[in-house]
Amino acid sequence: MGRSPCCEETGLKKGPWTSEEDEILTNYIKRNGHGSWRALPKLAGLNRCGKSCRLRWTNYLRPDIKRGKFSPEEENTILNLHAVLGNKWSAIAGHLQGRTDNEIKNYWNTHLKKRLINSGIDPVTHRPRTVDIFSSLPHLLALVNLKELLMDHQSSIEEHALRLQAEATAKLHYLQSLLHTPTPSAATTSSVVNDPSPSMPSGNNHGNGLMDIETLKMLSSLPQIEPLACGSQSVFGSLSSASNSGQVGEDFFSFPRLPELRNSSSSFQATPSRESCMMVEDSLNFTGWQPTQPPKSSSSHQLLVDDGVSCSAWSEILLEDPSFSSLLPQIP
DNA sequence: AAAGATCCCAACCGCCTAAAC
DNA sequence: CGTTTAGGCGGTTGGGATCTT
Repeated sequence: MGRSPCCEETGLKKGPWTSEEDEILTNYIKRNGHGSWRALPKLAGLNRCGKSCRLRWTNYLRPDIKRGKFSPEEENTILNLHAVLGNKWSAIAGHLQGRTDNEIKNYWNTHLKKRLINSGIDPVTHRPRTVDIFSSLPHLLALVNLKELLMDHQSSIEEHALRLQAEATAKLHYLQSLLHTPTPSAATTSSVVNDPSPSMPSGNNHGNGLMDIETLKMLSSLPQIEPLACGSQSVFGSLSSASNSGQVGEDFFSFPRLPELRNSSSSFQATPSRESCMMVEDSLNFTGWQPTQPPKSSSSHQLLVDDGVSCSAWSEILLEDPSFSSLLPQIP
């Protein structure tokens, strides 16, 4: 049998810590260091298990913990790293000075996750939740036409409406791009997909693999929407700029130091933003790209870093995306 | 003002992994 | 080489705080 839980011993206190307990623990660790967490409670005179002491110290009492509201920069860092690393809270915490994995996890679950969902982004994949977009298509169409209706109205109302219109335009632009874009799986089987002629979307362009025929008719009948002129970094604008042209756009997700990517004529979709990639490359002491040896598959590559754990997580992200793999240099 | 609903986060639980034995 | 142990991690929960009706 495996080990028994350290807190199973009877008589040990559980639940919220008192200020007296905090003081005892803090004073002991400041004098002696924590040493063996299992032995610490007895040595310090605490009626707690070692695990409870460790959690209290690392998540609350540690002097270098930064408390208070997360800054916009910290939020962006979490969002970018989560897009690449997923729920690797300790890894994310490693890039945020003074924040604990527990705090980041709580903040994600209570704030950032909801924010993404409300913005139509899947918090797991960080991709647009296209099913939601399709379901609200009539509403989006109405918003696109809102500008003309508001020409004679007050500027504050107009500004608000224009913001809504911009969002709707971006979403519709993305939907149109789906109509004209081969699927990632198609990109892996056909190396050249730069055909500008419209092609019917296949099922895996969106979440549930189904697109009703009325939606297709509505989208096909729309005039081509001009790309947003505001320079938005939104995922919609980025995705559409790449997929409409069939090439990797300037604003689209790219690995600037990855060989041959910019020469590829394939289009692809990937989760991490360009900023995410740059950040991870930098933070992991990126040294270059190379094919995996021995190769896991003909198109497997890995990031050369000196952080084994993060490298592994990063590699998985790349290997999971067949359209990305197809762009990598082939292993002889 | 009170009751119910919702939010938030500290703490717990159970699992995994690496090291020690 | 198998077992045990300690530490670490991510998921979940309990209950206080806050908001809504």
